[in-house]
Amino acid sequence: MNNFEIQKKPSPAVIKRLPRYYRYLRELLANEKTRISSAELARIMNVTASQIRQDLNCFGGFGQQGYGYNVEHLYSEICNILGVNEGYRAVIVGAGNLGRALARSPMLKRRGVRLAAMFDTDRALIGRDYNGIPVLDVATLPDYCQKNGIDIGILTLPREQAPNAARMLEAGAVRGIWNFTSTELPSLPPCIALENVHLGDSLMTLCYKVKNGKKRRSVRKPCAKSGV
Amino acid sequence: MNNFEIQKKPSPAVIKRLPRYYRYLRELLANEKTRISSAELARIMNVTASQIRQDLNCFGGFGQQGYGYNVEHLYSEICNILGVNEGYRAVIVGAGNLGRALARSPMLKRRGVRLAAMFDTDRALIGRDYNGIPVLDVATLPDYCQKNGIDIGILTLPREQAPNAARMLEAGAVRGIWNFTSTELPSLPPCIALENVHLGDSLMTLCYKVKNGKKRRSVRKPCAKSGV
DNA sequence: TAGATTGTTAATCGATTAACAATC
DNA sequence: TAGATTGTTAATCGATTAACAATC
Repeated sequence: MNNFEIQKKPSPAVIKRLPRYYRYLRELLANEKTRISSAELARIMNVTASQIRQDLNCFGGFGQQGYGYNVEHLYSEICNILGVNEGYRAVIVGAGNLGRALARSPMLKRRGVRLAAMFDTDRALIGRDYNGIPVLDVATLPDYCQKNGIDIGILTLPREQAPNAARMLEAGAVRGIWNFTSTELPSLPPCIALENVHLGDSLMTLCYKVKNGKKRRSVRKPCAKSGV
Repeated sequence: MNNFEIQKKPSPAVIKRLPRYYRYLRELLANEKTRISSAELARIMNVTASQIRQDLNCFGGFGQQGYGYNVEHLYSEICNILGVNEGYRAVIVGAGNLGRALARSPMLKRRGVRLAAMFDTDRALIGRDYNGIPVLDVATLPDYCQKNGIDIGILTLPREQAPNAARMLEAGAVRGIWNFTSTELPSLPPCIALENVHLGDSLMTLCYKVKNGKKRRSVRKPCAKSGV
């Protein structure tokens, strides 16, 4: 009910769910839905209505009794919470396959993050550009970050080089590191946020599920009901 | 103590942690460490010793009182649990930037997953190969999976095509889907394991942390103690 | 007003940590 | 045997769900 004070410090579990709300609200908005109840959203997202109300209330009362939530308003609140309109600037460190794939993907822009440059040690890559993003010499990284007010460093380089790159980003005063190297980064100062993407871990979790999951009844045809 | 019976059904939280054990044990092994106690591993991994003992005991007693754990033995048990030596075969559906980046990365092989082929609709890509992996016509996907005993399908294509690709993989009788499209896939039969990689969600979580994290004291120099 | 649905408190469930007896 | 460290039970903590009074 109180729109001015944050009710309760959001737990890590809640924070992790926020981007998912963002995605679904975006879609509802695209479908020109103007209003939604926690019960309906719960059905769509396959969670409980209780959880939705609890989650949203960490950040203030966005709904209205007897009515539900205004989709547009709720979406804009979630955007604010997630900093989508902060115009964060990012650099990619490591212009290999993954780095280039991220540079070419619309994902960063779609989430409100502007990619300024990529960095590499490879002289063959320096000077080139991908999707309009120049590849610069990694030696200039700290200086570049300082001068251009870079907020986020994206690590897509070989794991051995990750600690050094992290130190350079720190020197460049970035505020967050998105770490794709399958290393645990050395301890950063608490002013630098860290988010790890452990693709290998995710793959192994899938392998575990495959190995320990339900068996198919027949080897011949798929076990689904969907007509194939 | 009982090596033959699984003690307790491992919870999702435990399963998610297994690949991390795998990584650390691998490193210990590389450093020729032969033996480790839960207390020492806990220090290295920055968790509690209790958690390690609890986690491992879901799968059987791998340790020895008064001694600790044999690194090589524990590593091989974890590999077995995760199915590293099952020789799972995978295909990539969507030979765009991300798909190609995965094809070129050593990650799959390192985790015991063999990449057999990539699939795409783009005639300009079909027939080419990346890192020795051929790009085939997606129309042949279900048949190819059946004939080659493909276990895992990796979805790295535009989100709109994801549901259809998932259906083709189902028809091809794969046992798991690794989904990189930022969509929630339509409901699959329970015999197909699903693991989502929501890169966009991860990025937004980072943005949240950046926005709501601790502020640096000085704007000029990094707040760390590490000498830069 | 009556109906709907939130915000919020209380109850339940699951996961983590602490403690210690078993035992190598 | 004495010391160390596991396996396992019990206690704590956090997150989810249920319930309902507040209120639009």
